[in-house]
Amino acid sequence: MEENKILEKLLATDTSKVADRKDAQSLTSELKEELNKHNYYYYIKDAPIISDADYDRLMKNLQILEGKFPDLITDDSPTQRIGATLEGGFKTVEHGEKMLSLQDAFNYDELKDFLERVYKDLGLPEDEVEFVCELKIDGSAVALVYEDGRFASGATRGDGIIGEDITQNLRTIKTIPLKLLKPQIPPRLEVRGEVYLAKDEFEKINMQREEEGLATFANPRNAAAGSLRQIDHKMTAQRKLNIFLYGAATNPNLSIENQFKLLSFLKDIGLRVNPNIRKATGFEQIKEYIENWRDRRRDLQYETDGIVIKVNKFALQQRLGQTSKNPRWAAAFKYPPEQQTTKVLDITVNVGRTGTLTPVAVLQPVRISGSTVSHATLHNEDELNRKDVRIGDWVLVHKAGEIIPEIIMSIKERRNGTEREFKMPARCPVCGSDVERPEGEVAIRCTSLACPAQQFERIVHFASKPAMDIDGLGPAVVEKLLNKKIIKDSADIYYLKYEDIATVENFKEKSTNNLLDAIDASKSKPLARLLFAMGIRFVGSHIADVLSSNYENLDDLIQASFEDLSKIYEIGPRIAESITTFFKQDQNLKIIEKLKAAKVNFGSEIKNISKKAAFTGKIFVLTGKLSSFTRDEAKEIIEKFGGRVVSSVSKNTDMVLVGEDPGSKLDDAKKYEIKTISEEDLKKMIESND
DNA sequence: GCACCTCGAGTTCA
DNA sequence: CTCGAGGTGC
Repeated sequence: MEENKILEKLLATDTSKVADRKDAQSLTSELKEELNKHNYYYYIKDAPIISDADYDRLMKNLQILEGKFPDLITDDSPTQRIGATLEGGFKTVEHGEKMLSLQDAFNYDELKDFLERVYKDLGLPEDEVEFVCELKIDGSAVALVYEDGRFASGATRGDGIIGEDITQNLRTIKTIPLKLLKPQIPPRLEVRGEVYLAKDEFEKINMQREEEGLATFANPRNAAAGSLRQIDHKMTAQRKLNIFLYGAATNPNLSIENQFKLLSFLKDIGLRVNPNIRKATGFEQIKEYIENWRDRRRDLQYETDGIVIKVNKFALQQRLGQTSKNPRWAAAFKYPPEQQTTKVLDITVNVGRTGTLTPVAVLQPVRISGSTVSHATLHNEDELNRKDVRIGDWVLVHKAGEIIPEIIMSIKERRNGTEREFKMPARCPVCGSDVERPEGEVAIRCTSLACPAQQFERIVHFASKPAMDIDGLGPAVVEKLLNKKIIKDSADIYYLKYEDIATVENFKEKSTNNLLDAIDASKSKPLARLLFAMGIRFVGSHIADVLSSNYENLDDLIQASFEDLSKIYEIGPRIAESITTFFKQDQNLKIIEKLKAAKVNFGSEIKNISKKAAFTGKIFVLTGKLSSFTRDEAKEIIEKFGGRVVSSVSKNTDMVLVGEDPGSKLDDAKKYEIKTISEEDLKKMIESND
């Protein structure tokens, strides 16, 4: 009650009208109290007590008062998070106690070695040494000094002995209390922690920097470290940095006997401590903790690169002591990094089915999250220039969506002058024809339709699973058939004889007959597949579906005019143009003739949609690995019941089918509050409708 | 003319 | 998965 009244009064007061110094003094102290309390609840407890708007109003009131009576400004005032600009560089400071780094363990054998040494040095059995496991936050290590409960100074780790004084910048971090909660703390308290940037803040900053044409940060750690070292701490204030505290310099005045209790003490005095800690005894329990967080850590708001294992009791820690670099009582277990640095050995150019020239970086092979990466696409000329990747460069590589290798950036500091810039070729690297870059497009294209690379890719696409689905006719076989000049285009596939295929290496009786059967079976695939297989520009599987449901057969479609096509929903001028052009080209018409002569199905079938269609008009998105059916089967089922499957989640999506290891689409679904269903749910929904 | 939603095309590795 | 580009609707 009392509380609320004070808050109401503070919100209602127009401090610009306060003239009396005494009034101002009591108001400022109340405002400070309220604001600092809010910060504590907002950031530490995650339970805000006042709204953002009210917070802003209180801040403004306080600023006005402090403007009028500058002598009322104290260093624990929330307005002092942004103070005067720092002149010149950072001062260096010596740490009260050396900030050691931890000994790393990269696998369980190394972890066991560490544990065994601890047991041996202490002369204690495994079950008498308790450890504390903590997440290792991937940020920038700092030391904070509190004097009489007030934030006095803070510094970077530096080399462990001497760091840089970044007090001003640290003051901008709202989770660092300017004043500690409890009065009975020792007169001088030095605590250690990790300043980090939340993943979503990192994304935001990078997006902004990209818009402004600035170089983007490679990862949240770099961004955090960079932000902390901003000379202008107003820049630091804009980045919403955060902190977790995990330790203190040994202090005789603290009568705390172990790490676990220290962490809860830190929490009690208002410092932010990571909640994901546990005590563990013996290898198995530690391993449990490590495994528990191996995947879950990805869902956290911050990046972690491993876990820290510390002997719990300080008395035991002291007995173990330290080497010149590391304490002997702690180790860091590092998860295999999901980012690696490697060297660009070469940059090559791929020619795609449509003639697009795509630069690809050939990398010195590195292992990243479970697989060896040796190539990464550079997408196009613009991307290549933006990332400024040169042959010989060291680059930072990760896997987008756990699968696709991607170069994040080149490490310019590691250049030695021998790197070579790469220019996109002016001629097709495969056939030597001219290339063009159409106005307004990013792609560079080979202009020759007869380009062997394109011919090859077109045939591979034709036979691929989503197209004509000819099992046994993959890239390797297509290449051999082309080389032997047994086929020249996709229609030739239907004229292959037993003897033709048998000449290809590794094709014996059984495999040859299988392929012939697969080719035969493909002749009766629906028209939509054939349209997609033909590779008309802008005609993917969806537009192929649209076309096949608007025309009874391929011949009718060939006859269709630009105007006819443009009238169809979802077919605009560009697509209509592309289709009519395609059917005017001799080369294509010849292929179509050959397909017809081979009796490939040209007719479209009306899809029989269940009468009691359960999902009429409903839009589905699939994510994750499905177990009881494939994605294609799920799609077919949904379409049979009148639903549609699209590739990305938007607010129009009705349901998201979630399989195992769902991707970012599940996050999107949550964001838009879209109903998610499991495979079981889908089955039930169908059954109840049959 | 712009915002928003989809689609198309290219890519990697086990 | 990501990017760029096409189509639709305001």
